[in-house]
Amino acid sequence: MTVDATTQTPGADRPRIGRAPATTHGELSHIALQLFHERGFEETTVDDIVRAAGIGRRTFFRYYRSKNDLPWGDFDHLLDQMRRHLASLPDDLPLRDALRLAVVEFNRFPTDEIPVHRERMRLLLSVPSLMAHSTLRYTEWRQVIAEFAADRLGDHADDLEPRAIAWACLGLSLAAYEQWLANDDADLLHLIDDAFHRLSTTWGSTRG
Amino acid sequence: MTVDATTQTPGADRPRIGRAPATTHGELSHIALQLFHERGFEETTVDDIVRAAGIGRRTFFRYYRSKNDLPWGDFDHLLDQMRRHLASLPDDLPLRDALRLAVVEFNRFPTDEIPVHRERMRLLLSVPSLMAHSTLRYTEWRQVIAEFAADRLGDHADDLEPRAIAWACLGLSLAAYEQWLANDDADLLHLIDDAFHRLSTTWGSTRG
DNA sequence: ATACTAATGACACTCAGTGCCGAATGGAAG
DNA sequence: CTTCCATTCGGCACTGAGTGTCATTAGTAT
Repeated sequence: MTVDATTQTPGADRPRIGRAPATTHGELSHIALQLFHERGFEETTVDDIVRAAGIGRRTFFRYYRSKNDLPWGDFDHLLDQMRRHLASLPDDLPLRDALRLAVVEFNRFPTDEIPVHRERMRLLLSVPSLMAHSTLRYTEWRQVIAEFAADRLGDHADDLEPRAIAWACLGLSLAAYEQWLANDDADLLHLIDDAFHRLSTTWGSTRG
Repeated sequence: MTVDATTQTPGADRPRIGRAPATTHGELSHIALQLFHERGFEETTVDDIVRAAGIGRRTFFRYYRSKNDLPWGDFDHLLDQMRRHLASLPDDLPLRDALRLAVVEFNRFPTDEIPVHRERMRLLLSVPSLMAHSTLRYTEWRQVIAEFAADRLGDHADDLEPRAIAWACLGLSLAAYEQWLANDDADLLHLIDDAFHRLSTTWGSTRG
């Protein structure tokens, strides 16, 4: 689903069989984010969105399983990217450095997409309903981290240590995001990098 | 709120003014957990619960803001306990040890409550709707950790490092819970303690 | 034209959660 | 005992998210 609001216009693909789709994930997401920005998330109903998109209500729920899914773009694609990036890192790079680098890369966006990304994350981290729903996406994200960590440690992805590490990485990322959203001129990637380093200090096995 | 299904019976309190409550948080939670256990969470409607409790539907939502809140008992009380426990620890105890001890204590329950607690956590960590909703409760929990860490580090509770630490603690706890639920004969407190130690090893500033 | 395919969208339905308001209940004051 | 008052109850109607069903529409291929 959804590559981008711009790349996947209705019918831009090569001819297919059957009736042409009435819209795209990207277009719906784009329209919805706009409405959320104008009126707020809770104040925007699914009916508002489908009216703005000119599609039927039932059709909407074929594109997105829930209203809560709208702010998430093609998350699966990003997960795949991170998985590949992790796999490409040299074996002798310490685990925590590998994770740090991969998480930083995961959150790198083209300069012109940053404002949209910021607004998306502002929603995801401030609207209770979205905060709650996001947990389910974070679970997939943690799984990618846990699989890599398990591979490095000779464990299974559902063992304690890989999972604990994955949770920690998620927490570091989200703590960095909170800072980023609180400061207009902050640099997200630097904050994430910083968070990883700081945890090393606090949690170092040599001293607390 | 709920202290316990047994301790707070309707009218057990000292005389009050006005009509007597028809039930208690504890009783509702107890009845609901029972139904969830029998038929599953999604398969149990609020109507089922109020029918079993013999109260009106509207009354239910005065006791609990949502169906998702039912599995959480008196969480606020537990948070207070943890806050006090943290404050009581000696100042020269390293931060990560203080956090480890407090988190372990937070999850200590009387032997006879463990089966109920297990069932509660099984629900909270496996039902998507509850997983999502739990995020909101975890936020309060993290705040307690972050406040303590901030105090120790001379930061504010909403600064990067305290928040990152709080996220890490939450992650460690939940990773331990996942292991606990996967193994019938596992010891929760030992798993939590173990998770904290393992993160020290992986994340140690000396080596990765 | 006809057949086939895939997507749309209308309708009716379930369920969670809310606002409103009168009814029920029990203690306190006369 | 009666009246007053505080407080809770619970019915009703409503909104809004999400689902199952199914006829319809709009494309491609023959």
